[in-house]
Amino acid sequence: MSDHEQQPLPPTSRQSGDALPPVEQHAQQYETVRNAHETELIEDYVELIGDLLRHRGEARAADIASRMAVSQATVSKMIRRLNELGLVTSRPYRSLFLTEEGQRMAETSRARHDIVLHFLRALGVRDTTARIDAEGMEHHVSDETLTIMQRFTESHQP
Amino acid sequence: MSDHEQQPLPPTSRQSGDALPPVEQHAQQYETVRNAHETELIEDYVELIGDLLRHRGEARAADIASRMAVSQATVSKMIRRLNELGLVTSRPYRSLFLTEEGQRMAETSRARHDIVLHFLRALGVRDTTARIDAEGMEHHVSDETLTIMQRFTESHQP
DNA sequence: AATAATTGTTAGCAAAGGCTAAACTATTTG
DNA sequence: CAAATAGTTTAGCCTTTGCTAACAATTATT
Repeated sequence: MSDHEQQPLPPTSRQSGDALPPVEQHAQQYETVRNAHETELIEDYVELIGDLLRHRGEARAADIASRMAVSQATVSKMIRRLNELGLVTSRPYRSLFLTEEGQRMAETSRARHDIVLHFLRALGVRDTTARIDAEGMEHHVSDETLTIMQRFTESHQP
Repeated sequence: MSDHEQQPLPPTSRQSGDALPPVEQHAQQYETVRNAHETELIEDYVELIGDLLRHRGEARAADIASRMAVSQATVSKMIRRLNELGLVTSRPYRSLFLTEEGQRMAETSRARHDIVLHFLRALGVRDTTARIDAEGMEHHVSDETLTIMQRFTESHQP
């Protein structure tokens, strides 16, 4: 073949045609995203259960199903998984509750979610859009970026 | 039962304990995220193939495998899918190429990716972190937010 | 040219996350 | 309190995205 030498990356950035990152770094980017995807759904469930408990006092499978726009069967299966993971406790036909660990996860997720949402609003994004974007983005924002977003939000609303 | 009335949502926002959005809106948030997930991987492949073609002149399955940190078998299977979707053309043991449609998709993805990446850097996020975050975030940023990010970036680097 | 190394493909397996249909339990209502 | 309605669970199926192992083809080396 040919073209397999490592191009000597320019110091830090360029405009549109940013050079390809070195293989290991590139690989790590994708790996991070894949890992995030594995926990993402779990976190969404736990976060939603936490929200329902907080705002309604109970979290029923049916509510989760309609709020997630998914069938009840899917929710039921997922709850079994959350159970196995030690995140929720459930008795058949009763409301769900979060374990200690579940509560911690819900708390963390909600905090991230809020930071991203408030940041987007502070940036000037409309509320509805901000909510949709935040839902998708929250699992892909590093702690570093989160901190920066938080500072930004604070300094942009009196 | 009880708690099933719709709380009269406060005007628009609150601090940390933001009220639950109405069911339909909430459902739509999750649906949007699920839909994004379906196209995400496809877009990542197409974008990477575009980048490889642009920077190296060719895109081989082996390169994709190492840059994505997945097995060659996985890449091979994926290429078949991209083929069926009419996004790439491939002849065994030859470099891949993008179809017209593939090129459009690669172009769009790269543009989004760049906007998010440059925005994060302009915000003050370190390069390595920015790259990881951008990779995860790019598929979840609406056009509205993208436009805002772009404007922000422009006005924050002389 | 023969062999070694690299690259690509195929087959078969597993886990995740959806779905529908059917069965079961609980709650509400006539 | 019996019947109807609403909520929950289970079974069985499908698709996607990964993997490993075995095999095939191409390219590089000696």
